[in-house]
Amino acid sequence: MLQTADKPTSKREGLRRETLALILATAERIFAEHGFKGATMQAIADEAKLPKANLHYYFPTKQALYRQVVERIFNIWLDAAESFDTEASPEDALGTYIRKKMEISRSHPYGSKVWANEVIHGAPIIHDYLETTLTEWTESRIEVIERWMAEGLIDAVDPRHLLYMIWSTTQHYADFSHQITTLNGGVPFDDAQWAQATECVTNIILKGIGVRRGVPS
Amino acid sequence: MLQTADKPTSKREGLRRETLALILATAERIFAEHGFKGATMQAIADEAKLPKANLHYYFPTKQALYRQVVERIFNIWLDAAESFDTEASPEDALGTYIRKKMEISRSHPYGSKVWANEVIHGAPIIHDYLETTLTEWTESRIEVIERWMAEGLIDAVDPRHLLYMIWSTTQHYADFSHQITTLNGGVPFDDAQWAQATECVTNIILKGIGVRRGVPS
DNA sequence: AATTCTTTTGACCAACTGGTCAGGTTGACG
DNA sequence: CGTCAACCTGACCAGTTGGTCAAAAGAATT
Repeated sequence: MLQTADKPTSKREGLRRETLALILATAERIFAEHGFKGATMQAIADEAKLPKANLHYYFPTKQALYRQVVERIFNIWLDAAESFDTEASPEDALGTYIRKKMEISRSHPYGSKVWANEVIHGAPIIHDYLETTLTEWTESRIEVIERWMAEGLIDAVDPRHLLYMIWSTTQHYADFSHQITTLNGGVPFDDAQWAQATECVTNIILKGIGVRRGVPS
Repeated sequence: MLQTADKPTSKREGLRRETLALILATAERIFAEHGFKGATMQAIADEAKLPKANLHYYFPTKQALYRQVVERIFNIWLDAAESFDTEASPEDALGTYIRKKMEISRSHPYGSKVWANEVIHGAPIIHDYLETTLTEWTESRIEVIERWMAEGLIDAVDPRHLLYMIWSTTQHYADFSHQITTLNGGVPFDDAQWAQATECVTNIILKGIGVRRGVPS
């Protein structure tokens, strides 16, 4: 583990990092559970076992805290987006991407919910991301998908709708987890169920767009 | 149009009905745009051009108003659920159901958003619906889908995941309309785009589960 | 040990919001 | 026309909440 030589992580800096992480993680959960307006600084402070004034020391306003939470989530989304390999075969590129998104739904359910909330309410905070990064990424992948279509590797489908289907289906398992748990007898998915869900979603989508599968490279 | 004979809709009754409808429609929009906590009675009153106290005359509390909004939405959902004909072929039953759900996403975007919001936040109000009506309906349709599988009309897939996919994909067009509009150049879908989206979603899902299509009955 | 900078915290405040209420208005009905 | 019940509404109130602040506590540096 290298460390920037002139910054040997003082006790202060370490604590600061820890506190920041604690606040952000707690805020993410509370925002996910109650929405932006429904979440109170007091509730976040209580859950993090910090005095409310301490939160305002690190984040001047509720909006600033919220914004950081959303930015963290966007980076996770970007990470998954990277796994959509434009060089790979449709099966590999889409399969990997879908699996990655399912993993995120499992590992970051709160983040996903915050993101969903934000978009449902008209994306007042993240509108710029949608117009810049998301639009660019989407267009680059549309090109790839259209190339696959031209090469006869998949059926002719509107790439946008394919992407929407992947987004909605995978995120559904995080955003609507309460509904899914209820229909699962009140018990959250276990490992096997997550694996099965991932496989099932991947299979239906890939088959649905006529991907030739299992073709050795 | 028949009318209950002994109730010739007095001026008062008519106005009452109109006011109730106005409040509910306005509330649905405001709740969709700001969430339960973010929506204020004052905002709903202003949008409906009524004094706030008048809202409280018709609905004693904010919760009561919200509950009615959610119940209305649930009835629309039930209406679509009915269109899942257990007697029809997989292609007809699922195709009709998907199309109906897409229509609802277009005609009731606010309702869909309120519902999504509610489920994301743990369904504090509608939990009973999920456990009773939704569970029963889901199980009845799972049986039908399993019958189709046994008869070789569709591939072997977990019926639950198929239903989740239909729900998430169709509702995505309502709940995430802001994202979709942004990726559509800032312009909402027109008639042709809605038709194309519906066709595309239907095709991918039906093909994805190996439905034999266009088979004459 | 003294000094300086960062961090922590309880007490406080102004703005907002759900809900109330008393009094006024309007339609129904004899 | 008079009476009554349903309906409407401005003014008000109590509880909540985001944010402030001054003072205390703690770390870093000399």
